[in-house]
Amino acid sequence: MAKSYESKSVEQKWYKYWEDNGLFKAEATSDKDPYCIVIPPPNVTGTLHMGHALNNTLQDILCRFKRMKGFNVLWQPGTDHAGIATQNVVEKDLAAKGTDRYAVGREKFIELVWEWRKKYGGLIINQLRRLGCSCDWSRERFTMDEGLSKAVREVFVRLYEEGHIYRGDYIINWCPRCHTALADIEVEHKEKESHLYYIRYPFKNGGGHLTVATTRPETLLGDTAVAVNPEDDRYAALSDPHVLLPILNKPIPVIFDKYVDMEFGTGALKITPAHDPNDFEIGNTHNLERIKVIDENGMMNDLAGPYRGMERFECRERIIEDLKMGDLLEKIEPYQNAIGHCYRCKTMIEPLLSKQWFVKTGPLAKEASKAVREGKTKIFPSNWEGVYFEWMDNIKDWCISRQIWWGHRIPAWYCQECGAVQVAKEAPMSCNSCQSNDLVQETDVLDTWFSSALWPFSTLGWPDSTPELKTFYPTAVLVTGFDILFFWVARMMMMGIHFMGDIPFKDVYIHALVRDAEGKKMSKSKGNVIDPLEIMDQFGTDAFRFTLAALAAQGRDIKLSEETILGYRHFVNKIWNAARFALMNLDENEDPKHDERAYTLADRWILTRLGQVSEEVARAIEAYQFNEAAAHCYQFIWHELCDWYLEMAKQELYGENGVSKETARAVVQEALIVALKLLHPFMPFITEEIWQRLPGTDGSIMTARFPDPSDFLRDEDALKEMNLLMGVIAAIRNIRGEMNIPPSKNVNLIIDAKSELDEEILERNLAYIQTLAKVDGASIGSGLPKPAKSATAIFEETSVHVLLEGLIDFEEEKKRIRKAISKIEKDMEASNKKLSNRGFLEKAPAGIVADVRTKFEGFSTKLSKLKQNLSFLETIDDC
RNA sequence: AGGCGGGUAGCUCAGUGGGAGAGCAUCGGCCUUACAAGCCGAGGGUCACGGGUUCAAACCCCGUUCCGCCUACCA
Repeated sequence: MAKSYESKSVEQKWYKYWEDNGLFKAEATSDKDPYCIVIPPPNVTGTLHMGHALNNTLQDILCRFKRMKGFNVLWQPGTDHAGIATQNVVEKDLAAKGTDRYAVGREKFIELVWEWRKKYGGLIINQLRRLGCSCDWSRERFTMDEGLSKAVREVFVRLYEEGHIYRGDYIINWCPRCHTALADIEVEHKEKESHLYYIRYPFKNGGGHLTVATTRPETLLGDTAVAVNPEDDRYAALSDPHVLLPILNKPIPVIFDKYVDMEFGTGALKITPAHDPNDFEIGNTHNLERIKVIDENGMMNDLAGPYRGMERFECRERIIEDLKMGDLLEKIEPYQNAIGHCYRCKTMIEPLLSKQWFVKTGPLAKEASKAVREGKTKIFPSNWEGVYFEWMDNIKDWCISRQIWWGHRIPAWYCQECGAVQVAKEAPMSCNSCQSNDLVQETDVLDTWFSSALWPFSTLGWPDSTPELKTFYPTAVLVTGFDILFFWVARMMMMGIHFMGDIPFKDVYIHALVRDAEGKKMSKSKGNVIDPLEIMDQFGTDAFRFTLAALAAQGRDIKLSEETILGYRHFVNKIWNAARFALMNLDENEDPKHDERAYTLADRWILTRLGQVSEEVARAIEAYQFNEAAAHCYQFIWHELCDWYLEMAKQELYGENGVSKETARAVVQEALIVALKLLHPFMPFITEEIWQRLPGTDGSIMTARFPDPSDFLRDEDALKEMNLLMGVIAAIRNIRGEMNIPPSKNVNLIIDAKSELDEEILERNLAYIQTLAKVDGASIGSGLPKPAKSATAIFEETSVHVLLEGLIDFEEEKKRIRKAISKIEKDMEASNKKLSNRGFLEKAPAGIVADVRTKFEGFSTKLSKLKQNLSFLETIDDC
């Protein structure tokens, strides 16, 4: 076995072994309890980033854990067709070839996208394999495959028939680059430095003007009114109810609406119903004309008069110039406001009037909200529930049509004769109002999130009634980042409840965002991206996964640096070497037997601890406290199993007694097996590698049973005895360290034990003290006097005198004891304060009071012993 | 503007009512036959600030301040 762990070859080997042996496969029907997680489907265009790595590591931990706990686990994988993102990629390819999608045509273009998907769409799936994900790949799905498309049509038609889907004129967020409408949440608002322009609108009948403030002067071409607040005294007595639109010199009315904020600007607001969502609303109440002056490319159209054909920002500049010339621009103030940008391509959004398809979300959201309120679905950590309710209770209708080509084409047909709209699962033969055969399908496709909203049941075979649906719906838990709580989780809740009559998942676990070492969000443009694949190459997948789990405390973002990962790689190596040690002492062909009569204190202790730790780890994973689970594994394996148990076991392993030797081998083997099982969900590769080398193991560790606390010895005495032994050894080591006694130099001891029982325990385990604290001989008894040339440490009420003939530095020893005294005095003071407080004695629980009293007595004994020691030293000094 | 999260050792962070913790870094001692990616030991904190509740507060409540994020239709 190599001296340090080499991850590369190991990882590939075992992943292939698991897949070849079908260990990731779920059973459609089974006697075992079901446990199902649907993967948040990554975009086909995606490559594995830190967010994916964290998200999928946590899911894999849960799945591997539950499998070992005996569940029928389905981790349902798949990818998302990612409408706009994928279309963008293929369009870029076309642009490089000097053509575009319009030249290619819709049908051919879609073919090209499928080809692209076939070629590159599996990239991220293979990256998930590198990460060790135990998905059931035989069930991989894609949001555009036949089954899922069928589910999409079914849902659309049923929602339409129920009146939950409608088509209407609305101001939508238009991306002039992607050429499509965007839902409100697909718009990112960014604070930007801009300007507030004060523009004069002259009164129609001569004499004076009204000044309005705007950030978008170019839209004035589409103004159809100026609004003021009816309570605004400044405008109460307007003699002329009309003003002239600057430049176009067109009369428009002054209207009164309470929406207008009197404090802002001049209290007069220009109204452009076709290019601003608020103005659109006001336009509706006042029946104003909607004049569209900017087109789908962000260019000024024919209605823009002299500015026709200009780009929108160029038009702004020109209008400002022209206003200045006509003395209609009063002033320009610097101004900061939040401007919407496309979340895909970052182009500035143009609010635009157009006809779109919508889902009426109100009734669906109400049910989805109720399910969480009633606790049917629980969100972890629970503070996200508030965010969820906030959104659900203020939800707006969902614009689901997109003017792109890649996606599920909306199953609606328009009759070219009579204009009737027909919605159906399959293309209708003729119009059902005029029987015409001249039908044309809607060219828009559905928002990508429409199909992902169905993911928890469409992947299981819906709308067919399948055994998978019966077995696995509702799924156990959804693991995701908070950034898609609205996009995805909320919509799955709505659709799941509506179409399945039940929640899609019992738990939602919201995990952190991975940031860089400075706490900044990782992004390509900032250049601070850490590539998970490089990390896996460099440190190994197990170290990487364990790091992510160890940092995944609930409710806080993760700051990831290579330093941290390096620390956990050391842990991986520690495990490797512990295994190496064990294997050196085990025989390949022998399965050593325990003989309980030969158990040492160390054996009884570690066996008891194995049971306790197994329980702690299992409980933490069940509660989604991944960091706690990881910390328990780390602390136990390194600082208990390796630092203490393996060191102590050497005594028997290297000894001559056959029975003791075999028992020690058996316990070492068992402890290692349990440690591997506890670690397996976090570190699948190294645990399998060691498992396969270890005698007494069968098949894959994946199919081994997770340790149950009832499997182990429960020996409370062993815990207490070990506590004493470790305390005494630590006390001796402390003296050695402080006195700079080299490890090569052994010492002798006088131990003054507090009781006969302790005396007996220490006597019985003297050999451990000798090896672990480098001790030659010791006299153990009670009431033994302190020898002159010695240093003393006190553990609980046991005094340990280390004989330091020729080595002792009295000044150093006095300093050491004074330090101990001042420390204990502080402790005593705290306890004493409580015990002399009548309120505490009367009101605190009896158990607590007793504890403090015991502690105080312990302190006080220790203190008097320390003081004795000190005065003893001072006496010697005087001589 | 509103909402959420955070401020604990030099750094990164655990810790939700009863004696302040871990890892890394620092300092001292060790190549002890699993591991120097290691072993043994040590130092280091007004738990952001101010009030309150309580016998008892890092933890609960109120206020202040700084940082981060999310939401939003003040042009």
